[in-house]
Amino acid sequence: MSSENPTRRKILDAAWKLLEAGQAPSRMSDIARAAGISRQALYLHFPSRAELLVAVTRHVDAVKDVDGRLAESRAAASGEARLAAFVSAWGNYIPEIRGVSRALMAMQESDAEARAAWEGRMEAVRQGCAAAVAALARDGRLAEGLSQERATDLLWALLSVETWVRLCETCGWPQEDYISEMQRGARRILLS
Amino acid sequence: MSSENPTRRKILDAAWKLLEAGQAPSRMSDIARAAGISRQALYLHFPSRAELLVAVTRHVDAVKDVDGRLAESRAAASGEARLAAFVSAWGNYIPEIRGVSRALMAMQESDAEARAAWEGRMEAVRQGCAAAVAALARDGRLAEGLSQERATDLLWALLSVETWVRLCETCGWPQEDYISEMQRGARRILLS
DNA sequence: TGAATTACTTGACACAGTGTAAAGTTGACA
DNA sequence: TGTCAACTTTACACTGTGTCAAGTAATTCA
Repeated sequence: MSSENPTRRKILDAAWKLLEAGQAPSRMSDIARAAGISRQALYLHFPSRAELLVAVTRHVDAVKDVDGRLAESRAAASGEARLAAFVSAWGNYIPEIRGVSRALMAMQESDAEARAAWEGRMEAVRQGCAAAVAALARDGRLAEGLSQERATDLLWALLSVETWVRLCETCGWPQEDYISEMQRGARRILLS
Repeated sequence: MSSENPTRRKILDAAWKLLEAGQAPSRMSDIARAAGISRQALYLHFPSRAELLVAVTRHVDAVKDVDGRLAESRAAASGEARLAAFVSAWGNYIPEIRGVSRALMAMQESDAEARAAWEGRMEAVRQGCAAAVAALARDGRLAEGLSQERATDLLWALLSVETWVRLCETCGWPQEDYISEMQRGARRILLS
């Protein structure tokens, strides 16, 4: 998918690495230099910074196999187990895409394309939340007075990248603590 | 504080209004035009966009009396009542500062000054969270195995502007629902 | 009355970063 | 030998921030 073209792949890997390293601002020229090509060649492969970032996220998703990771949670026996597995799968994926998501989020205000791309990704996470909530509902474990949709919204908000950033980066929580606390929080909020 | 100078006040009001209206990008030239002065005069009063935005937040805080609002929660009898009052006070303040906070947050990645200003504001909210958590702890109502610091972090993350945005803007929740759901969520997560 | 000060205006410009355009180089392939 | 694709270099347009300098109009002060 993203590997058919060697230069394209070099660009994606370089951009990924740069974004994940974080500190540098990662302008188009930085990424081109890191990939060992001219800035113009970059535009030959990606018409805009937003499209490049979107491609990087897809590349990371493919390499890190998000789909596979999230699929595991689908195999859980009970709704409750499924919830825990989903929180763990997504929660542990967040730090892996931190660099790209930071760049994409920073562009949201100014670039409609970046906004759409980010929203699309978040919509996928929301699907996962909805599926976990549906499994809980099927088990009759959903808190009374909580519709599936509302429960999905709450879980989705709890598992937002922003919340992860606040707890793990701003507050300095270790990743394991984040996961266990989110699992506990999700249970507390969603279960009866 | 912010009212001593009439032009300065005109600028702050115009910027506030523009930012709250939201749609427009609110560049320095837009704000100057809205205030009825030249772009250069704007720089005579505020040396940078970041400083202007910071001044606008302070202006809004003063006009809307955040301190007074948050103070009310301090009067609550029980820790639990205090938690509810704090969630309500801060949660209902968020939509009032939405425009300014959006602009300030968008600058975070690129501007250290804007980042510091936003973090300072959030630190103040965190103080409020810590006080509510301390009141709960005093009542012996804090969930077992939850340190005050961790409880504060959790409440702080729950009450983030980002979470409000996701629930009220992205998911379209009515403000009242947001407040009641956050009160319920905070109780569920923090109380024993 | 006249000079200085204050608050503003107009207009020009530097700078960063994105994106575009055009002409030249290189290597493969047929 | 010619052509095509991928790339290079150089140059430029555009946006928005922030700076600089010179001019104006009203107020204050002597």
